[in-house]
Amino acid sequence: MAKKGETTRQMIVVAAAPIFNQRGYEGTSMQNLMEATGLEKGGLYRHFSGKEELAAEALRYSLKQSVKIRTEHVDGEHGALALLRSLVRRFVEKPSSMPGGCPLMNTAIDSDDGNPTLRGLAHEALSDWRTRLIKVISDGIRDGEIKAETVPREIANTIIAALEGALMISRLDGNRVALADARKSLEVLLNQIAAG
Amino acid sequence: MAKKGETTRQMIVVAAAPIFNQRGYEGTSMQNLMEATGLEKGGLYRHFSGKEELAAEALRYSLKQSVKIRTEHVDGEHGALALLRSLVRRFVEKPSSMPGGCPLMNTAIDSDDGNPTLRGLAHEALSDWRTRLIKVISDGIRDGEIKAETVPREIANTIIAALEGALMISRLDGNRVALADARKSLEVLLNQIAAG
DNA sequence: GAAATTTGAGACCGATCGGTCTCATAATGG
DNA sequence: CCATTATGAGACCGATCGGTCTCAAATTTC
Repeated sequence: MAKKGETTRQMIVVAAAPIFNQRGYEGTSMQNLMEATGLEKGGLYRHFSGKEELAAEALRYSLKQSVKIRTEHVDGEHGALALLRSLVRRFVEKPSSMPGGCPLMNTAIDSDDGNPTLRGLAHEALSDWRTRLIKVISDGIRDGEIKAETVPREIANTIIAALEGALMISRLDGNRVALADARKSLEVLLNQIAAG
Repeated sequence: MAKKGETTRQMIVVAAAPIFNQRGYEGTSMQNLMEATGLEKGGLYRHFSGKEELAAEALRYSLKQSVKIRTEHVDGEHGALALLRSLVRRFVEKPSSMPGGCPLMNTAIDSDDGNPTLRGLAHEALSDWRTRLIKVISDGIRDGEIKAETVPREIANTIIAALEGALMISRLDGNRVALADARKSLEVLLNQIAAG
């Protein structure tokens, strides 16, 4: 059986992730984490060297969860365009697993100045997402499903930008209208790059 | 001549705005603001009841500056589509006047939990922006320049989402590629809604 | 089940947080 | 130019910040 300490460490990460995601790095205090985990100071500092390491670990977890929830139920699709449409739909329907919204966007804004560790993790997550989309689009071009003159990176960046931007708007508005609107526009764009 | 106090108050707002925009509400300390303004505690609290009022005033200023810089040099255009293209181009070329990026997005994320005042200001700024875009698009439909079946709100939300999302990506990447990519895609979208 | 190790409670630390208050000085109005 | 008011310096406040350390209890190992 795994050592008890490792179990506790995981519990802390899971409990801390939504706190950091909602309140941001500066806005989260060790007191908040103590309440969320039910542990005292000593219990937390036993497993993490400090707030920053805890935040980094929590962010890694949040990002992993996000990717997971957004890529579920989209494996069955065949065809690049069908896959892209499916990914967009999935994002619009389940915009975030984690309380406080998309951890990628939260961290990108939150760690704008300072905290290069968190910033690095966010950038890595963005790059992974974009690379995956570019791959799908490139395959579509190779298979003759998508117009040859399409620039994969342009489409990938646009999809991510429109979805994340719409997520921000939806958060401010307090409804999902902007997400649905972005989806409609992305559908237009995807139809546009479909091979004639 | 205006009272000296009013001049000082304005100076404080101008100095505080970029600090709050870069570091966020929680991340900004009164100490930071003292250094930025060159004043001591007493000087600041003479003009503002507390950190929150100062942040609100600074945000109002930041948002006003953003609108100003984004709507300059786009008056000359005639025609809805030309105006929209001009606004997009302007955003991509001058994405932010204020150090720390777009204050609308920063505040939307930063004040996700708590601080309803700042959140309200951000939402108001978003609504204004969207309303203005909807007006332009509606006029374009009325003038027969834009397809009648176009839903103005959908296009407006998509433009804002794509631009703000691309801004976030560009910040993480450290270059303007995503902004240029979003612009290209928005051009495609605008061409698509142009009346046949 | 005894010995060795891991774990976490919680007192404690200096620094810094946002905020208050006093009072000398500077600006203003007559 | 004097009386009055507006202004801002800076000492001070309690609360809270992130972080350290000791030690008893729980766990693991043999």
